[in-house]
Amino acid sequence: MVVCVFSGRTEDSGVVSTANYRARELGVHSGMPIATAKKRLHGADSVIIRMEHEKYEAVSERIMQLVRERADAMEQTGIDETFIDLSVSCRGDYRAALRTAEDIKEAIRHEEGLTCSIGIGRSKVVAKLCSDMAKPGGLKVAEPESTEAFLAPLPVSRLYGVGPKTVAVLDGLGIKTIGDLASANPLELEERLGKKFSAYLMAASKGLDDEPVREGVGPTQFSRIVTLKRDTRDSDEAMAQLKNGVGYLHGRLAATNMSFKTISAVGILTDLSIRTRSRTLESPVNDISSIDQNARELFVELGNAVDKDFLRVGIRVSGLVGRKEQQSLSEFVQQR
DNA sequence: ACAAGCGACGC
DNA sequence: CCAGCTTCGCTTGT
Repeated sequence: MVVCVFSGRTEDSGVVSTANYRARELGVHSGMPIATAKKRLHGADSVIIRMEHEKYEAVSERIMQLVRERADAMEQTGIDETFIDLSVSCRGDYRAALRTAEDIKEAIRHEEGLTCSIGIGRSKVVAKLCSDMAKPGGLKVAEPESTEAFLAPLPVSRLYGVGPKTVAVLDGLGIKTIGDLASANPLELEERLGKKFSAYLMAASKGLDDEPVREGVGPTQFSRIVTLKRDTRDSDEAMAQLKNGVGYLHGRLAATNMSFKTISAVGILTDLSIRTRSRTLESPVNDISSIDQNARELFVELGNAVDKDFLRVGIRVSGLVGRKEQQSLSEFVQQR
């Protein structure tokens, strides 16, 4: 079975990394300690602040290690989120899985003084949903026999991968709950949402997605985006404000010992639509001048192509290669 | 099979 | 208009 672990956060000891426009109106800016920000906000709604990532990364790594030690396989999917597989060690015994989950909670509490939410189910989509329902700091198990009944009354938006657009499409088909989805006409779904996604939805509605817990998935791209001081479509101005971004990307590549094959200029226009120009190089590189020069040229192209100014601009490097490939045994066997 | 561009989703 | 970052799928073109 699959377990989804979500760690709690050390918000009070971090600093604000991003603050939305409402927060800025209230005198909250990035770099400010979270505790100070909270005082200024005194509980104002519609205000979003986020903790600076770097402050949490070390904690996150230690937490993930605690979890990994107790799992058959693990796939980290975010700074505070990870899936583990306990199929082998627990052999379908959900009480054994529950004990492991409690052990994980205790270890994280003891070692880091943090809480976490844990969900247990027969697939990723169920484990994830359970952990969402367990927040904050709880533990929820969906046993296989009762999974379908448990899911049926919930709105489709609770399923991972179902956002506003999909909700609207499903609503148009008269599908509101996961139970509706389970009894939907597959052909109708396929017509509106495509074969692959429909198949996922049908399976997920019964709590049976076949997504494996994959070991050793690393990043496949890095990007840096900045909000411009003023709207423009001028490439020199874009690159000037992306100077630090170029250095940042170079640093990430160096730190992870990776090179990129594809680089993109990204522009978010004043209407919030996104436009990109990219090129794939002959061979992977990771030097700073390759980033700078290619991005510069791509921004000239992009600036000439758009009919509105940029609000935000960014550079993305993808097609990352380098770092030793650590593949799972099953993948290794599959290739033979 | 790969390249490019776009869109949806989620943290 | 929640900022910034990431992943994945679809479509079109070569």
